[in-house]
Amino acid sequence: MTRKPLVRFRMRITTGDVIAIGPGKVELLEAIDRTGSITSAAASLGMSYRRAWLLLDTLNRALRGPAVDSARGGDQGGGSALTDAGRELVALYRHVESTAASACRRDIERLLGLLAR
Amino acid sequence: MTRKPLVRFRMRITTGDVIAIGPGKVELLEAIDRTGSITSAAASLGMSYRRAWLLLDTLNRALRGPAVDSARGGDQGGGSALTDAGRELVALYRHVESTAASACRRDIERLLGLLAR
DNA sequence: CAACGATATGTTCGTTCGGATATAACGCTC
DNA sequence: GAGCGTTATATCCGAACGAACATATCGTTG
Repeated sequence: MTRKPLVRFRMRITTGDVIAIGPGKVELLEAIDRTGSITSAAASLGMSYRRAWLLLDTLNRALRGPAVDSARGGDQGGGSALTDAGRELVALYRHVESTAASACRRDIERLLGLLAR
Repeated sequence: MTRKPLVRFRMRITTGDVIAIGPGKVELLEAIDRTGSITSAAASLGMSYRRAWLLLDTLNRALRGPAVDSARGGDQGGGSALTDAGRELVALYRHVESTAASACRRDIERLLGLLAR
């Protein structure tokens, strides 16, 4: 079986030494949008709750306004949802990814040709 | 003074769990091309020789052929230089970066607008 | 008010990563 | 052959990272 090289653009935006926006946080936001809570989003990504929470904390503080609205309480009392800014962030990020990938398709194929099979 | 968010595309190519090609390795290759040795390339990047060597080792084994030609010996006896494959890799990588950046300029500006100043 | 489930936060521990250091082998110059 | 500078490699140690676990707190439901 040949190893299959995975190619992807990973865009990061840095403020000082902190990674404000990156692929991990975007994926987490999408999972929260799907599941409605940090807990189940983290579980669905195989990530600890603590790690998810720290990522969100970093993100929310790097933005003008939070990307996620969170409320405590169980039995439908609490949970988390994306804000408008959060949704815009995800959309922009994914759009950049696909735009970049299609603009560079040929070069990427040549790069893959350099790799061992 | 406002924090200046640094934006850049970071493309990585992965074979299995190993990062074969990434921004760090490309930067190192460029430094070797400039300086003619792993030692001075690492120093110019503020990187330990060990780290540089490990990066090159990983890279060379992930490619069909090595990206760097190395020879032992001092007093002009040894040193390292990029192979044709190495030079092609750097050129492709940088071209992809600039292509992607210019194709996504508008989206990136909108992304930056979401960040705290 | 009791139970449940979610956020919020601290602590502990193992793993990984990289820096620092040491050493060997080697090739050119003088 | 001595000296220098380079590649190549091993070992040790500290920092950073993330998982696991433990609580505390809160809001809704019944």
